[in-house]
Amino acid sequence: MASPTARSATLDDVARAAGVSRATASRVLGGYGFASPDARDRVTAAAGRLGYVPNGAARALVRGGGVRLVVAVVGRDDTVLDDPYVQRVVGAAARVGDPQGVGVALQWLPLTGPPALGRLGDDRGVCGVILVNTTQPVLDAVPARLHGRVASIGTGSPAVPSFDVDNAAGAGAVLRHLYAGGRRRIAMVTGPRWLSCAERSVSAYRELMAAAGLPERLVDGDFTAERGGRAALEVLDRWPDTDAVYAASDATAFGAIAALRRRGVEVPHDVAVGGFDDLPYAAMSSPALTTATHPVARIATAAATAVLEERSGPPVTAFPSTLVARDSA
Amino acid sequence: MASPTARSATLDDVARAAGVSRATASRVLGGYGFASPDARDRVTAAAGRLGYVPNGAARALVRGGGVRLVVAVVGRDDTVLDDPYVQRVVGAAARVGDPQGVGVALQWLPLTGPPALGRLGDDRGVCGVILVNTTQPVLDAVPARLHGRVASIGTGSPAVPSFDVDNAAGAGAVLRHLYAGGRRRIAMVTGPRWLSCAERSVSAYRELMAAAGLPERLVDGDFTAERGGRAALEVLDRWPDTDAVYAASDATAFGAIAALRRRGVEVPHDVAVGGFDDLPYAAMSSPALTTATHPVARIATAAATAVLEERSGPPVTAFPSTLVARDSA
DNA sequence: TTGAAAGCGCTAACAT
DNA sequence: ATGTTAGCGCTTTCAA
Repeated sequence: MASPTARSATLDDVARAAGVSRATASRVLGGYGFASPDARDRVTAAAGRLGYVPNGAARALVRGGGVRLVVAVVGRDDTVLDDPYVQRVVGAAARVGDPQGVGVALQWLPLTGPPALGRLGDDRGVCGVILVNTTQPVLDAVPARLHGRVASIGTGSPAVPSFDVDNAAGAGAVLRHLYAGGRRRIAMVTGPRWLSCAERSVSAYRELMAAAGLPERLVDGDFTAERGGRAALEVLDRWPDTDAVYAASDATAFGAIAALRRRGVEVPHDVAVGGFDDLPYAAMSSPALTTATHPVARIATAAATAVLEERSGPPVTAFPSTLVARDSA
Repeated sequence: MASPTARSATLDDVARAAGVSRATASRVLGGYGFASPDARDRVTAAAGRLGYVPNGAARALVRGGGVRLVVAVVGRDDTVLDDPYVQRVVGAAARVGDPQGVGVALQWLPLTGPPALGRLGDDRGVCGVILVNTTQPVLDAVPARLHGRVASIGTGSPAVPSFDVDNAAGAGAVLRHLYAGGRRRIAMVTGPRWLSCAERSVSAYRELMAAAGLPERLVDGDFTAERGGRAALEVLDRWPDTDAVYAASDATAFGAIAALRRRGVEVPHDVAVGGFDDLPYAAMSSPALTTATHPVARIATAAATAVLEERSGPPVTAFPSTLVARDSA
């Protein structure tokens, strides 16, 4: 008793309804090869009438394509997956994949790489991989099978194209803004030291301080607000006359601002604070955070698109990072 | 010239290497039916040696399963997809799906539902749907084919199980906290009025005000910070003696706080501000935001799990919302 | 306990 | 321009 809606329409159903062969229907619907206008019309009509939607799994199976895009986030443990930054990447990728019937999976990758990365290469369901916060060991462990359908948001390698923001320029812009505002005793709270793309802003800081003849005041952070708060306090303890803090991430900056204010230090009056990322909250916070953009959605969209299209683009696609001057500095 | 790594291992390869039939290998690897300990060992060993990963597409094809979980967000336009809240849902779902080889897609659904929802039902690649911010028209338009593999984060219907936070209790807790702090002229900035689950906190507000013999001071918001700022100013203009603002979302609260401070109003001294959501940034902001929890990750995880397991659970799974008292109220 | 065989829905030669 | 045919990798009766 198969009612018309008992199961969804297949290509066979469409072909039969249109009075053509499956191959013809496939050509019309897939947009390949030739078909007479007449056949084209009948197939299109039948497909519409039946509510036909191609089965992605079947298509992937025969074409060897894969049906999901994996966002693999490198980090010490799987809490990195809770990072709003990562979720922005996943959201953007999920949007790109949707029209093509590609879903996104989210996975943690240990700092050293291999075991899980290997599985990814062996898994035919995986049509591509986007690496986030990757390290050199991970980059080196990318299996050859993944070549051409893997991209990195952050540093890349000869085999892994990089989609990255110009950290140094962004950091430089914030730092120069601090300097232009008269700040001369500028401390920096860094990102995780193992993350090479985070080191670039540290270099920028060092170079600018050196060029200005200013001393370095570096404290390690890890991109979290919590650590940012503790680091700000450490800065104050070690160098009480500090008049500006450059934080390697907005979250770090938020933590620093909160800790500073609890200590009775006024931001930006006593100490100016600059961040990096331009999180959605940066504009809403009080004081609104001065920071540099990190166009995550654009970067992730570009990376996802490149991976899905399997076109081999340039080894590095750099996204500009520019100053967003608000109230905290 | 097929080197061993030219293509990834299939079940056939494993079976051959283990000296058994494909069927036996399938049983062992899938954990079904019977297999001798001997065969079991050989198959497992071969699979490990060859780095075998089952092809999800093929499996989905034969079992009619589907390979992706769609997060469908209802809203006026597709900018709702940029919402950090939505991205938290996607992130959580992507994490749940990954071990099962299920990817997540993200899609916007217009307020009125039908066209896109129908496609979702007809698409055999879709193994389940999670509705976000849904409306009654959308709920009514859920195709029968989706029954049993659809869930709503927000309001539900007889056919769509709901995974939702107890908005009223959360709102009540924040409101009572405001009252306990001595505030008597409490205004509320609402969420979008078309969103039924957002209306519940409005009801809670009304009831509490009525019970306390306090007048209502309602201004419409839309969950955004921008609108929250304008709404706070409107509150001040209409009722200058307002001493507390209850915002229907944290973003709204952030906007309100910023606008208030720009107006020279001190938070919480002059006006206390309470939110709802407990966004990651709520704890980092200054002043730290007093709000009620909205355990998005837990809710999304539960919804995704229910959809993937296709087990028919209770029609409503309520998550408690509790007060998180910080500094803004 | 195991194997043989029949597809799941689709695409892509190849033949017509 | 269209139809025939042979799989893609897997699960699952059905026999043995």
